[in-house]
Amino acid sequence: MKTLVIVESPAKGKKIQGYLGSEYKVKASFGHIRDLPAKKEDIPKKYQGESWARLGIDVQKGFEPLYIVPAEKKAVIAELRKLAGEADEVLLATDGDREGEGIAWHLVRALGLKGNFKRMVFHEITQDAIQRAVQNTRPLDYALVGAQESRRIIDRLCGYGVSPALWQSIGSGLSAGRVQSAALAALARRELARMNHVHADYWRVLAQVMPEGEGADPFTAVVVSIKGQPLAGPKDYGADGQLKADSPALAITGEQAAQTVAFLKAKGVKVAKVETSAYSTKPPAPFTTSTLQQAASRALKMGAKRTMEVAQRLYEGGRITYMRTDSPALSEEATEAARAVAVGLFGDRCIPAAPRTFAAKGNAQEAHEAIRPAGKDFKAPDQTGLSGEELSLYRLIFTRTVASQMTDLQGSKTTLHLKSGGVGLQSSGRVILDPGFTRLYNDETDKKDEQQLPNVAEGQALPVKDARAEVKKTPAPGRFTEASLIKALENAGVGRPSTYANIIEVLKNRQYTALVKDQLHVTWLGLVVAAYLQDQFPALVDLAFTVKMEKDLDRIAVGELKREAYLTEFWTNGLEQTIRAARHGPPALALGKFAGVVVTARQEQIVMVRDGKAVPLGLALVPDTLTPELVETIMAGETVRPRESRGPAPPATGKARKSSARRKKTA
DNA sequence: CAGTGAGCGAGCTTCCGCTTGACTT
Repeated sequence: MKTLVIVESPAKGKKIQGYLGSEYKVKASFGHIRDLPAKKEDIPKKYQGESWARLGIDVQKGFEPLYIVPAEKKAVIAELRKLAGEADEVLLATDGDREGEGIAWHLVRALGLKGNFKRMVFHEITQDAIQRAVQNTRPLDYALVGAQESRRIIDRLCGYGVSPALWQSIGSGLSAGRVQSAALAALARRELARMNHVHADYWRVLAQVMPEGEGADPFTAVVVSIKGQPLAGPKDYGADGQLKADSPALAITGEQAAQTVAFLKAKGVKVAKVETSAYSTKPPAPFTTSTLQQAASRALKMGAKRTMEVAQRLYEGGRITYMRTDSPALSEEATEAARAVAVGLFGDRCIPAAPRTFAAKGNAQEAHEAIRPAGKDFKAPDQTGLSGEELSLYRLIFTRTVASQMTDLQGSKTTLHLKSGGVGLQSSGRVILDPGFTRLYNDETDKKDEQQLPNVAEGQALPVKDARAEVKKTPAPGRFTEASLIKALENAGVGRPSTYANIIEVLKNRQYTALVKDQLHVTWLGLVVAAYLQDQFPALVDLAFTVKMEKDLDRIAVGELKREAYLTEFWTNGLEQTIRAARHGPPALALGKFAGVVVTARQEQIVMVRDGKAVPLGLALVPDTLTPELVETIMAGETVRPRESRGPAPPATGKARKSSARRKKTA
């Protein structure tokens, strides 16, 4: 054997081995192979006495990290070290992104490589691309490694720096971090907005208008204005249930609505204007991890974690490309394959003359291509022999990929403007002229209110067959689902494809959030933790924190910013001071709608307090379902036991969490 | 005198990101 090639994933390695032949030995590192020690028992004896040992970073000495090989990686390192010793050269073919560069450097150190190594990078796995990558190796990029280390150090300092403040203030075993705390804060803001939302009633008036001609069907028009003033809808009301001060809209009473109904029935309507415009809709881009999780959630009702498990099996079975990616780009061969499948299904005219290309968003690292069927001939779903969830997910990926190369949907949108005295009405409808890609893949973006409108002429008078008024309530902002939270995090640049599903698992394991039907709600514990962090560490819960970090890491990666200077500014002159100055003690969360009631933590429990009486809150009670009656029931409960009292100690939230976390770990 | 249990104090918890199996429940 001459050359050892090290990749991150064994499935990838197997494939590349086939392209490279027996002159090369391809092996996997199984991701990162060294890390900061997580627990005290992982810290080597000689460092255990050091003041910085708990952090695993000697902040006084240029933020030097203490790296260890985790127990489960010892065997991998031993084997790689042996093979590296037998090889003339080692090609570090880890992913072409910041983390991949970091892994490559850790391999150099852990395997004790001495100059006989090069960096090999590729973005798609084809014979050509692999051959090219082998010919075009480059040296290790130490500045990029520095950016990766800085990222790791920042996350450790945030997580292990701030979590103890939560133990002292709210309960033991709690956690904070750059990613999870930003996600928790987003969930908490939404839950609080729902709790504080005041519904407003508004009226809608609808008319069934009869076009001319025999056998014609009535169509629905909605009243949009009275005497030139627009009618108030949900957008015109604030969260306090009041009409917004700057809103020009008219809020009508039930009486006025009834009068309008009677008026329309008696007078009929006149066609004031007919507007028709063509529109087209592009197919959505091929899947990234985030969009796959969103689509699987909508179409298949699969959670993020489950989606990734099934996708992993498809990947290992050679059915799809890599499932953790932030790039929607298709390789040339995949683009051709998708177009060929489309033509086979729907004929020559279902694809545009020029292939479509898709670019990643700004913050993407693009180490991989989009998630798509593997190979250069996509297997049709029913020819795969797959079944159950694997088949469903494969079909979703197959259709999305092929549809991405098909023609736009072409349609025509018509809006009828109707009048009846001072009352203005509107009716709109769409006609699909060419379904384009939607013949294969239909995103949920389709509108439900697609009525076929009749041909009418401007100035024409039409009778109103029926009219009715309905009262509606302005809706509170909707809860996040797993999918919509992932989308929000991705848009903010928080988290990575390999961690999206995990972020939600962490929030669930900490009992900061729970699923109710398909929606994520924040627990009382989550609200109290979020309130504390918002008070004491506002920078940590700001979605902009990661954006700033990424910019700084990019500067480190190109050598514009020194790692140590950046970390000194962040920690020594920043977060460390904030931690020192942080107030210890739980926040008192006032519940706007319930005067005199406060939620806070006492002796490791979340309690509701009124007039000095504190009662523990059950974890099952969803915060935004709290009612005045429920408050009374809770407050009639048993007071939280003072620490001095005899008798069995109340179950601590920390204990409960710990045991559930343990179970998780061993599972 | 031996065994039990209350009470006290010490020690631990925690991050993000990259990868799969080896474990239970």
